[in-house]
Amino acid sequence: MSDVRVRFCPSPTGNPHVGMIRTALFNWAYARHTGGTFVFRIEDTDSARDSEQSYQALVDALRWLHLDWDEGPEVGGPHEPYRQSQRMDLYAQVAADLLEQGKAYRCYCTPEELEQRREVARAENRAPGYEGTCRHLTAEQVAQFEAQGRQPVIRVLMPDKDWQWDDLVRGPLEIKGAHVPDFVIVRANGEPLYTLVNPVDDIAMQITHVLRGEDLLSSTPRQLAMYEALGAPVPRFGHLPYVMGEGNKKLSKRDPQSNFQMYVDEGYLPEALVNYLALLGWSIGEDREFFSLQEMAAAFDISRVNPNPARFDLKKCTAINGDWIRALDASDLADRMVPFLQRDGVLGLQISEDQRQLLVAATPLVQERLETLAQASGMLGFLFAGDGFAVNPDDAQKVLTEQGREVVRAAWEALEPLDDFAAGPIQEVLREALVAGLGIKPKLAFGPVRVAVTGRRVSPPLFESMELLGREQSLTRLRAVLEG
RNA sequence: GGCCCCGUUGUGUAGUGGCCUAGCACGCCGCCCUCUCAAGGCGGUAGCGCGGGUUCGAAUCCCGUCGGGGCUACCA
Repeated sequence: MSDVRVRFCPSPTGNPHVGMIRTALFNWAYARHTGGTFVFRIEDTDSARDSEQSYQALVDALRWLHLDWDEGPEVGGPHEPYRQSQRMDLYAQVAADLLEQGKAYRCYCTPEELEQRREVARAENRAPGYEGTCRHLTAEQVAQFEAQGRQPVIRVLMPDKDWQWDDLVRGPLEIKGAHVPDFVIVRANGEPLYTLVNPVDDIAMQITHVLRGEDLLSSTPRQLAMYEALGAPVPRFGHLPYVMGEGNKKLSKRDPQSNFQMYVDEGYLPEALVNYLALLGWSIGEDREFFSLQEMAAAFDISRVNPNPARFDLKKCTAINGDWIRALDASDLADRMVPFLQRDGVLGLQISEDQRQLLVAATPLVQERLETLAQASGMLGFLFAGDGFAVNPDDAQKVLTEQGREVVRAAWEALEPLDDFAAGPIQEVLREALVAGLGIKPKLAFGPVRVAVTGRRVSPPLFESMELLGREQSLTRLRAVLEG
C-alpha cells in the first residue's frame, strides 16, 4: 500500500449531484490506482443546512456506485470520527491555539460595516477584500467593542507573501498575497467554518493529495496559509474542471440532470454513470470510451486530467447506458429490471416461477432495445398483463382501422389451426396468409397484429413475443380486436 | 471593477514540433439490414477562436488579442 491518502468530503446538504460524484470518482480512482487510501469525510458543520437524510443519500450514492472507502463513516478508521459535527472540540482547540500564537485575531467588524466598505472599495476600483481593520486593536478598543455587545469572528492573519503551488491538473500556479485578505475561520456564534475545519482535518487525517473542484481553486492560498500556520506538511492540490450544464453555466442543483437520484430512478446502471462521468475531464486514451471502474482505476493518471470545463451531455450518458445494458448477461439484466417492473406495477412484489421464467426468456428480446432499465416496463408490460391487457388507444386508432381489422381477422384464421405455436411457424403462417394471401406489404401486414397482441406499434419482435405470450393469450387478444 | 482558470467539429475527447489532407465516440443526415423500434453495418456533416512570432516545419513552443467561465461571504 502506498502512502497516498485522498479524501472525498462533501457537505450533507440537499441531494447528491453529479459534479460531486465526479469528484468522488476521481479521488477514488486515484487512490485505487496508486494503492493508496480513500477517506470519506462528512463536513457537517453548518447545522442550519445539513441534514441526516442528505448524509444517508451520500452514503447510499457511493455504495450504489461501488465507490468503496477505506476510512469514513460506517466503516471507521484510525482517525475517527469522520463526521465533523463530532469533532468540534478539535476545531475550537486549534482556533484557540492560533489566537494565542498571534496567527489569528478577533475581528469586531459587523457584517454591515464590511458590506459598506466592500461597496466603497468597488466604487473606487480597489480590491474589495477585508483590509485588516482589526489586526492590531488596543485593549481599550476591544473593551469598547465588547461593551457594545459585539460578537467577534476569528480571522487568520495572512502573512505578507505570494502563494504558489504546482497543481496536479494545471501545473504551476501563483496567486499574489495582496489578493488574499485575512479570512474568517470561526463565526461570531462560535461555529467553525470550512476554511478551518477542512485543512485541520486534512492535516489530522494525513491527506497527501487534495483533488477538488475548480471552484475552490482561488481559495487554495487560504488553505496553504493554514498549513503554514499549523506547521503541517502541504499536500499536493489538483483542481478538477467544472461540469457544465445548459447555457455555458456550471451545472447547478437546479438542472434536473445534475440530480444523482434521477439516474437511479430512470434506470441508469452504476457502471454506466461512472463510465460516463469519468469521460468528463479524463480519457483512458487510444480510441476507447467504454470501460469498467476497475479498468479506470488501473489506467487513471491525474496528470492526464483535462483542465478545461466539460459539458454534461445526457444523450451521450444515455448511449453509454445502452452499451452497458447490452454488455450485461441476460440473467443479470433480468434481475436489474425487476425493481422497475415492480415499481411500475408490471410485476407484483411476489414473483412466481412462471413469471420469472417468462422474464428471463423475454430479456434477450429487449436487451438491444433498452437505453434505460425504466423503459423495460413499457416494452414488457404486455407479457405480464393477463386479463388487464389493453391496447393503447392512440395506436389502436392509427393501426386498427377497418383494413387493419381485416388483417387481424386473417391472422386469427391462419393461427387458430396452428399447433406448433413457435416463432418460426408463426412467422411462416402469417407471411403466407397476410403478405402472400392478402397481397400487402409486410409492414402493413404485421402492424395491426403487433398492436393487437402487444398493445403498441413499437414492441419487441412480434413472432417471438407471440410465442412467449402463448397460443391462448395471443389468439384471445386477436379475437378481442375483432369483437371489440 | 479586481484576481484567477480555460480555449481541437454541436458535445466529450485523441493529439505533447513532422506519422494530421486532424483520429474516435455521442448527436445529426443518408443508405443497407428488417415484422415495428432498436441494435448492427456503410457513408456523410462539422473543428485546432483570432493575430503575430520561433522553426525547414506548429493544433502542439512564445507573445498579444478576443471569447467563455469562476471567485471576489460570518457558503462550500
